[in-house]
Amino acid sequence: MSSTESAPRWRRLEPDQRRAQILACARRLFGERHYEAVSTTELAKESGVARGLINHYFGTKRELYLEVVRELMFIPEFTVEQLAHGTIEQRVAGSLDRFLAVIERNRAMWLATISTGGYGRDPDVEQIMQEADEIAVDRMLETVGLNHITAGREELRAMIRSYSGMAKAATREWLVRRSLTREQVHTLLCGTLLTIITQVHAEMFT
Amino acid sequence: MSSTESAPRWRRLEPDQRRAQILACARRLFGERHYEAVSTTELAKESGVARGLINHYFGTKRELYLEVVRELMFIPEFTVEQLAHGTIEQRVAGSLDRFLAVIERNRAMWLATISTGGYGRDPDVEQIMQEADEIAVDRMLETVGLNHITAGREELRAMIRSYSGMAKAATREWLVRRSLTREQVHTLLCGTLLTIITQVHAEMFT
DNA sequence: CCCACTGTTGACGGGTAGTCAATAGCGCCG
DNA sequence: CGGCGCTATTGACTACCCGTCAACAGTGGG
Repeated sequence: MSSTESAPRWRRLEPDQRRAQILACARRLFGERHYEAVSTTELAKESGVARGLINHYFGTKRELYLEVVRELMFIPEFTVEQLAHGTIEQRVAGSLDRFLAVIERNRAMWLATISTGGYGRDPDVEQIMQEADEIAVDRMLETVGLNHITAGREELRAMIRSYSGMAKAATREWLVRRSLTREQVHTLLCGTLLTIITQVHAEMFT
Repeated sequence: MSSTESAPRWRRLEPDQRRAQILACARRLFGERHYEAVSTTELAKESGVARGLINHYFGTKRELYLEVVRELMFIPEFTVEQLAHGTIEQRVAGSLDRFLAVIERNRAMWLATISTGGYGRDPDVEQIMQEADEIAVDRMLETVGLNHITAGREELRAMIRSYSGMAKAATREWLVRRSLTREQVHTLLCGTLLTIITQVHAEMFT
């Protein structure tokens, strides 16, 4: 034989490293195709790893997926430094401008995040989305300086959660369908949010 | 032997009947659990039918699912008899009231339909949703009497599609989370729709 | 009454996911 | 510097799920 040297068939990594490696791979694949169109076989092959190892680290394909979603949802924590001066119009406009900027920079990630992946209702994914929505609402209230409001607080939160449904749809119109420009989305979102805060909610809880 | 009578192991039905039967069963199952949590095996057993027959009638599990979605989406065609008189506020209010009434009556169906989420990245489902959205937008424009508008027509449609994202989220707040009452949803949707039509779109295309 | 038409079955092949005992990197200790 | 043990990693095994298709059996018409 030319050589009996080792040339190990696989390298042994620290659990954290291996975990991160698989996760990165999953992020990529789930980012470009939806849940069930990605097989663990492919994930394993792509990660250069045995299929069983994925289960060892993440338990289940679903849990791996949830891990990816969680990551996608909570990373873009654009710092809400207080722009707590100016009229409410200015604050809303500034906040939404910042929001759109973050989205524009993380286009692929945002689209992957708001399109829930698989189809049909999925309680786990849905819950993650809800958590993310709550956080978004908190930020929004904070930014426009209404975080200490008490009258109709829960209703206002619910309305802003609804509003975020429009925000998602609008960004889809902007980034995917290209039927609206960023400026138009900005105008739309500003107008409706102001309406909700200054008219709908205000009239509802005088 | 007591009797050699037939007692056929299965009954032979007209294709339409069998198809309808399977479809009804699928509607129920997909209504209460999400796509991949329902197996064709279960579907077949529940329908009292061989698994292969499902493929015979619908080709594929996916196509069966799409059939269900299509049905759910297009049944609630609440007739738009012209309430084309009154102020725009009145017309919008009436239209949305009717909309909420239809939803309230078909609660389960509506939830099953919109809970397919913020659009999976499944092109087929997505296309069906888009078709349904287009129809909804048509009805909306017609109802409020803006169906012949030309200036910024496509942008207006896009904004109303975005708006429908909020409508879906708001009905979810109403029916699932119970964080908003029907009246509050009505107020919210009226206010924002009027803002979009009379302010956002109007200012955008003078 | 029986035959042909066709609605229906059920076994087969290929695929995917989770489990677990066996295996083999590789750091560490002598 | 060699071998020993810890544990990261493998890969076969089981169980399920889906689409196909040749064969079978209700059933209505002659």
